[in-house]
Amino acid sequence: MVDGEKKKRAPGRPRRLGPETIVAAARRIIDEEGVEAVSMRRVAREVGSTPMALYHHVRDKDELLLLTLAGTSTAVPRPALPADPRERMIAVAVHMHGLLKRMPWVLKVLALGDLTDPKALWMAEEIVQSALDSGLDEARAVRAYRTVWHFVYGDLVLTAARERRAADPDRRPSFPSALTGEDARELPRLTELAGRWEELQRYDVREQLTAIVDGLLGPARAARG
Amino acid sequence: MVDGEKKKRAPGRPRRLGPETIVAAARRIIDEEGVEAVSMRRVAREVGSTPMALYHHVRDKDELLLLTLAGTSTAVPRPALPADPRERMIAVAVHMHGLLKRMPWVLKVLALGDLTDPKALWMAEEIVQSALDSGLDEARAVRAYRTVWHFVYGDLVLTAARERRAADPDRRPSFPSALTGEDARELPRLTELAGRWEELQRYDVREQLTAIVDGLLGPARAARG
DNA sequence: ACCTGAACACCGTTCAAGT
DNA sequence: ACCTGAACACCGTTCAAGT
Repeated sequence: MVDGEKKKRAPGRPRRLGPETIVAAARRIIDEEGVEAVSMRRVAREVGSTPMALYHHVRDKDELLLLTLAGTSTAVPRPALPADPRERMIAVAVHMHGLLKRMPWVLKVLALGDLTDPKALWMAEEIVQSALDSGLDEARAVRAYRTVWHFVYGDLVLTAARERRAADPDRRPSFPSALTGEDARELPRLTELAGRWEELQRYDVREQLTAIVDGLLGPARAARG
Repeated sequence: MVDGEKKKRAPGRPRRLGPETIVAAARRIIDEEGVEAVSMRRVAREVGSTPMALYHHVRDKDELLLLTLAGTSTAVPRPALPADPRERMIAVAVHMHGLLKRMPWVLKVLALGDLTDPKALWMAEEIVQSALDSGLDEARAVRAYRTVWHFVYGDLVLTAARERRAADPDRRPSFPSALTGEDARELPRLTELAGRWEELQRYDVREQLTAIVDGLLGPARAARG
């Protein structure tokens, strides 16, 4: 871990920086120290160049981060999927959730854009196809995908935020413990459940995804009779 | 809009900074220029003090941002709610979505923690109560709230991200248009839908929330029937 | 107790200049 | 075309010192 270390260029060959080198360096920093550690200056140092040289190969920092997403979804092997379309949809959604749970930095980058890893598109394909196989029309199938994905994303971000806060003992818990007088009177149910909130809200994400999928497939079931 | 302007302290009275002044200044900056414009230095300038003085009243920047959340939910009047618990649950969820859509900066702050505005808790109360009234047990009711909220959050963040990217014409669209050869073969459905993806995915959030609520209330219906 | 000034260790990006 | 150096306009936070 030498600090000021510079990569030597191969003798006789002019250095060609290229986006791949830059993206690879960014990925290395992410894997070792987290997304927060990525900066144009830091990446430049890593590839033995100057911050401004990077701007010749990527338009800005957001673009660079988005480029680091490519291939990340292959970190976890693609699972065998059940044949039944409803089961299949649930399985893919659960996989998606589990995958991103293992790489929370991806969530931060995704907030800048949207899915950009072509190797991750099979999940969208499977969900849409399963929805169609379940009898939804095209529009409903695509929207079903979107709804599942938005829940997965929100669940991961907010669960992580809650865990981060819970890990810091100095911060007072925000919700819904510590409801004071007036609030308590207007919020009888939350007040009653406050003490058990933490345990009550803990959930198996598969159960929630199953509920969502069933809700989304509802119209198909209704159409079938 | 004089730049270096400093607030004069009332003559004869020593300035007492206090958290309220600081939070109010932060809110003002947010309303006028967005959360991105909030910095400890900027807030300090606004209250005519030094950055470090703030640290006597708030533990750090995250805490300050979380404090600015208080009362934001009253910006939109509390709607009349239908009596039917299922309808009520949907109505509150839709309200929650609409409320936060109007103040996207809140989403950024919420990623740091969780709901911290006591004036927003009535939405949790209503959703949990409606779920109970629909026949869910306590644990399921609380989890239903969490699921609805996580979807609302994810939907708003990702929709905003997509819109931001779409507004910038220079950035190439990411998904799922521009699928190349090999990808296309493995993703027949997405390839087929690619051209219409934008229009297909557009949705009325009430419809999706209705599906989610129906899915979550499923177990109650099963128990009743 | 409350506040200040200086400092530490950073940021992303623009611009003009070099090869 | 590709890269550099200097500069602009910032960050959050620590620390020692002041009143």
